[in-house]
Amino acid sequence: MTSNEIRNQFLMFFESKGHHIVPSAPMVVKNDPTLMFTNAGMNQFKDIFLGNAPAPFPRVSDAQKCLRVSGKHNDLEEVGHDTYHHTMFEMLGNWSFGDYFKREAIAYGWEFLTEILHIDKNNLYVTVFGGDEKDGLEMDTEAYNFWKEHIDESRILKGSKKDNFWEMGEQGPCGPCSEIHIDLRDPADKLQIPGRDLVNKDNPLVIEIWNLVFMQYNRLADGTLQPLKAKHIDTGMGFERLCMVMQGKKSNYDTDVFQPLIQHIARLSGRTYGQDNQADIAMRVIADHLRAVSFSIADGQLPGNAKAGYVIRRILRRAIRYGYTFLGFKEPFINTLVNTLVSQMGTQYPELVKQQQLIQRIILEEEQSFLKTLAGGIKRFEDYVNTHTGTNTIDGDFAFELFDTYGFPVDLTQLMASEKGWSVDMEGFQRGLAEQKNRSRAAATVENDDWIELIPGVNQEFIGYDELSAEVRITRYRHVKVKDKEFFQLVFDRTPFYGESGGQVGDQGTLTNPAGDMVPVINTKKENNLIIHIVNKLPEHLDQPYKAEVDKCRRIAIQCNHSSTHLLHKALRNVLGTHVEQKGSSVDDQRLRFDFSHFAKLTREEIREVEKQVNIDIRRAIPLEEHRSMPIAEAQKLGAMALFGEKYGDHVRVVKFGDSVEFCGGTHIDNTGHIGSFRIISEGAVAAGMRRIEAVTGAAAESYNNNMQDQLDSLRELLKNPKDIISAVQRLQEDNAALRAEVEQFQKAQVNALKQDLARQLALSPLLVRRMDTDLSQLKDAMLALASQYPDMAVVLGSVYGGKPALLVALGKNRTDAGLNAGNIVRAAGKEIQGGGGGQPAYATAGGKNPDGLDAALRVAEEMIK
RNA sequence: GGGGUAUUAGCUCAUUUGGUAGAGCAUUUGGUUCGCAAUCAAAAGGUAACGGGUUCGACUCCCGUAUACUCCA
Repeated sequence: MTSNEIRNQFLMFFESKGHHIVPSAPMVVKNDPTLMFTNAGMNQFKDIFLGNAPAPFPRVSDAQKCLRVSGKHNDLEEVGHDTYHHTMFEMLGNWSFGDYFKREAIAYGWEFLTEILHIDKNNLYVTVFGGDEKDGLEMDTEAYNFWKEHIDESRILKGSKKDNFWEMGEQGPCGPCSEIHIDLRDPADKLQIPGRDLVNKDNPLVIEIWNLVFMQYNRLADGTLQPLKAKHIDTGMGFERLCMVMQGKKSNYDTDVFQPLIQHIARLSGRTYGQDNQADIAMRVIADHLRAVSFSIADGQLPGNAKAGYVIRRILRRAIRYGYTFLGFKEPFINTLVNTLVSQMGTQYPELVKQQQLIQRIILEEEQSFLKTLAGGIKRFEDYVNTHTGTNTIDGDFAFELFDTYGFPVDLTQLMASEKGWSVDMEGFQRGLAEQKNRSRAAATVENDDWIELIPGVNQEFIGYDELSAEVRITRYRHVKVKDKEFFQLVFDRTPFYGESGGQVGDQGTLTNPAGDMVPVINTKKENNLIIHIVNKLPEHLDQPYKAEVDKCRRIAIQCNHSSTHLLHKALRNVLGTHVEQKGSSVDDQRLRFDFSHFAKLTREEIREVEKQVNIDIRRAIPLEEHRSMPIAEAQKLGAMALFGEKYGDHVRVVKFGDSVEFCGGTHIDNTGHIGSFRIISEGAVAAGMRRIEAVTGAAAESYNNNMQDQLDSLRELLKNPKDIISAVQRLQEDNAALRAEVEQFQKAQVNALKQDLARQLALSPLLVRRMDTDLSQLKDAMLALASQYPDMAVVLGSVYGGKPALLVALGKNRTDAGLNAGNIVRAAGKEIQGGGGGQPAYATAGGKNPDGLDAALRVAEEMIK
């Protein structure tokens, strides 16, 4: 059975059990500060489990793309070394939201594995939660009894809290779970040690394939458990593992999920997979990481130097490093593998096909830049080795500096060191790393207290599309501490405030109670679909109704910018072509920023044309046409531009201004005419194949234009109102250049005359002390030339120029050989003018504050030379 | 969010207690002729990222800003 068939079987099975099949959510998570990537199938349903949103269907099933780069089961550095860890993987799952519970979950799981996939029951074991004293929890006898109906009791094992109690995080929904394990060993091995003894013992052939979570508790910040009102089922089955089982392989990497990629890598490197352990590891690393990086880029997350982008970059670099070290790739190659991935997974994940060109370009650029980083590190390493003779240990601090500052992987440092017979002080390295970690951790502590519920069980309603003020009730609040800052988060029953999401900033405004007490709302955020209002101090009477009022001027400015973003998107596609796609956007009350895919710098004409089209749409005064809840299919018929990287239910909000139709949850102006005007203020590159435009609208555009005009007017005035201002400036530049050349020549001539004058005198006497009140700083070259001409020369010049005294001493070679040092002389003489100075033995200068001491200074210098 | 490093000629990079801003490549001019980065000579090219401070004097030391790189969270 191919992997694609297995995935389909799974989805078809659960569809037949009344489940609604949903598409995979994007792997890149938005609007959740606690999570950068989808790391489990349940992520997209988190707000349902938390009770922040109603369940769209009681039963749901899907195949979800996930990314795990850290955490208890995965460390990035392990991936590739074994046969079953991955960064990116697919999770098959089925869910019940307050519908069926343990009995059905267990029965469905068993039926699918044994009846549909025909897995031999004699290879299966199951575990149930064995209880935990600290939490005061009994063993999960319910699950145990349901399992007894399907499987022999000798195959039901009791597990600890670590293996059989699932928690979403330190706080939140959790519950006991039950895992299905499979024993894939050879019959002979099975006879020697029974499989039940190897369950959860890290044996690569006795593995968990399915985890059924029975969500029934809520964990509070103080660690205690509270029963949930509605109980849920959350299951997850690793797709790659299941493929391994079904295809009779002993490694996930031997299935048809990975083999096409691995074979392609093997071809490129001229090696055969399965012959050399290190090369095999490298090929697995590359195959795995290519998937992770490609899917991330397709979801809109590019490699970058912070947060999620940095995670992606690190994954890609690890792949490059393995290719570089173990497969001998010294040139970019990973980008050429994208084809193979797309032809293999493009059917299930069409976003890959659509974004193929971009993915390839971005990977290529990253490969090039990292190879550069490596070359730089190698140079630094060699400099170090060459300058630290007499030892053969690389200092830990230096290894850490290479890693920390220049991104040079420490394992490469070790490898290069051992090639030279050196070793690396890894203890010192680890010490540096530990310090770095402590610093960061100390700076990033966020303390969230528990939510305090005032009015339980209320689903919050967003009314900000229609209202900017409303009477609201506070349903819950909590206290949050980040470093030295403290604030409160409030949730209302209904709110006109828009929470930051989709690139649009959160609203600001006020809360006022009947007595007139006012609390400013400084920001509004969205967390797991919950709109959270941030205030510096808690309102005094939490039980009273409050008037929640959005800062109207600010909101309107934001709306103008957001609507303009849509018009800009459309205009860009008109002017540049339909390959233009939104890659990110940021809208606030000051300006708008729009990132999009395009491969060249926009010409000035293109920018003006785009600007013009947007302004035409503004003048046409197009009314907003809004569909709050439209089925996706219908929206697409309208021509809505679907954006990857956004999470959508089956119904979407469609925002339409004339020909511009987009899926969008943001707030908009009700007529484009209100925008007034639109002005692009910058255009530039963000990454390979990506451009960024910044623009302003309305009053901001007006003041931008005015500023430009004012500048031009002032300039014109300065130039005495010439007819053609550009040629006036050109003339000015030319004149300036000519004058400068003239002055320079004049100075040169002066210096030359002085030089000849001095030369004449030097021919008579090699010691020359003279006061001449000119700028001494131009004389360097002349003095050095004289010094080489007259080896016995000793020249001391003194000057008061611009009110400041200065000294200059220049010596010929014979003088310096005799032990004279111009620097010392100038320093000693400098005291007389209340200054200091220095230079080289043959040439030095000094400056000071006391012009009256100059003659004394000259005498001191003369004495020293004699 | 917290650290580190960098920013010098068109490009790649030098410049050590703070005291003469340089090299290679590219450019221009001239010479030579040895056929694929030919060679010789010369010239031009600089607000040392930006803004402050310390100092007689700052590319160099201090503070801030921006950008890039990098590590950690």
